[in-house]
Amino acid sequence: MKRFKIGELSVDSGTPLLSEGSSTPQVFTALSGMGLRYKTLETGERQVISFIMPGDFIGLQAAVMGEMQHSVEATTDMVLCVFDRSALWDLFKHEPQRAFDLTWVAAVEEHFLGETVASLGQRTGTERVAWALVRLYIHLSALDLRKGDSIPLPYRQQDLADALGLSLVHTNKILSSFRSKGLAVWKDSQLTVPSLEKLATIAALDPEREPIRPLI
Amino acid sequence: MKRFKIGELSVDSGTPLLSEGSSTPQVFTALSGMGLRYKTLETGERQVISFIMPGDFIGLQAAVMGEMQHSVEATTDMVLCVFDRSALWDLFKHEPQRAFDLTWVAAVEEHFLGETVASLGQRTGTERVAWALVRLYIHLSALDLRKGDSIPLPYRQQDLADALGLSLVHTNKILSSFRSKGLAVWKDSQLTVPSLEKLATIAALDPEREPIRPLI
DNA sequence: CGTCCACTTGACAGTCGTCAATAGGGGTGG
DNA sequence: CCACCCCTATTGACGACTGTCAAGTGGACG
Repeated sequence: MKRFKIGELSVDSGTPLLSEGSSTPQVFTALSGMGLRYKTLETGERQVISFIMPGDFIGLQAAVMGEMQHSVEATTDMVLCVFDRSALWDLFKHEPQRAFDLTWVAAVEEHFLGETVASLGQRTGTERVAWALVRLYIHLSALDLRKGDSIPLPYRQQDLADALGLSLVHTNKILSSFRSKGLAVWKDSQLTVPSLEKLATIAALDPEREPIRPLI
Repeated sequence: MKRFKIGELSVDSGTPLLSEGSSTPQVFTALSGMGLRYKTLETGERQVISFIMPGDFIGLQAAVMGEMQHSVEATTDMVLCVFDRSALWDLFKHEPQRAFDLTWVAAVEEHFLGETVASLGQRTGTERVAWALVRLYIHLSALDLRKGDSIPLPYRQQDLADALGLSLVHTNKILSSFRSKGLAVWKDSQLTVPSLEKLATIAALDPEREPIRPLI
């Protein structure tokens, strides 16, 4: 992969990395920090598509489709590995294994989006929030970012609400109920989950079946 | 592509093509007929992920991830082009252009799923139904399956409801209101849309911006 | 000290789900 | 040929979940 690496990029929190409709010459891999992937509807509402964590690949759509269909923004300071988009074709020609990995990444991404669709479509508000927290907890644990029963979660409640298709107020009330029941406490960009099992039960989710995310 | 083609498969309506959790040795391309891609949640509810139309690629997930994360079923009689899953690797090694196309397919699929997430998350029931109908209308028009202002739509209202995260009853009432307003009439597996513009307005959707789906 | 932003909380309204009953078609067996 | 059954579509009533509006708190920052 190093042959295609252009360099590293450090950005401050709040920086837009890619914008809907743009076609940047670069693609990224997140090395540290977190971000958001979102779409803006014609009506102005924002839908958060996914939360970006270290190891995530950013910009595949722009690379193969020529234009981004969603925006990406850093919510904390981030360090990114930068690749040249035009090198992608060389990858396919000369490094079939890497190209295959890339397709794998796309397929895994598709799988997670499918899960999201299922959650938005079939779960209630409470289940959705529990589901999201469990998923984030598992993912960040796998990334070795968990300390004890807490993970870093540098987002606003509004971000979670926009990801789950709930209003900010309602999301807040659900989080508040989790807090009073001791199921999950999200405060100061830290999420503490005393019992993942209990939360997973509410989410109607089997944590064992969650696949691992890819790393390139 | 012909080198990788094993043969053609004809199935009757109602036949399951792929099942969640299975790992079949084959992948398909739909040649004719329509189908459904869906997930079953732990709680038993069904979420329709997408509607399958001629030209769609089926089984990429199983091919690269080893196991399907959703099920696929034929809703009409279908004819499929069958490929050998193990040939996929040869494709990457010897036909980089085709491999790239495959990744492109995956990226486009990801884009449409992103649109779906945004719809389920941000649109109201009425908007969702209008959005789905517009999208189907555009897609089937592009496939040259439109006759006048009608397209074939061989699904049940329950399928649409499961795709949009709405109850059957509510979906029915929305369709009923569209019918009485002359916006869209769905009857006997035929959808008639007198004015795509009006429907697109309700959907809060710009039909011009809809990208074309890929064909392999 | 004033402003801004994120988070909270309460009240109220509307969308949407559930329950239930009915109608219409197609297929099967008598 | 007709009765019966099953599946899909339809419609009404009722209630719950969730959104909107509004007001208030507390911390960060200039």
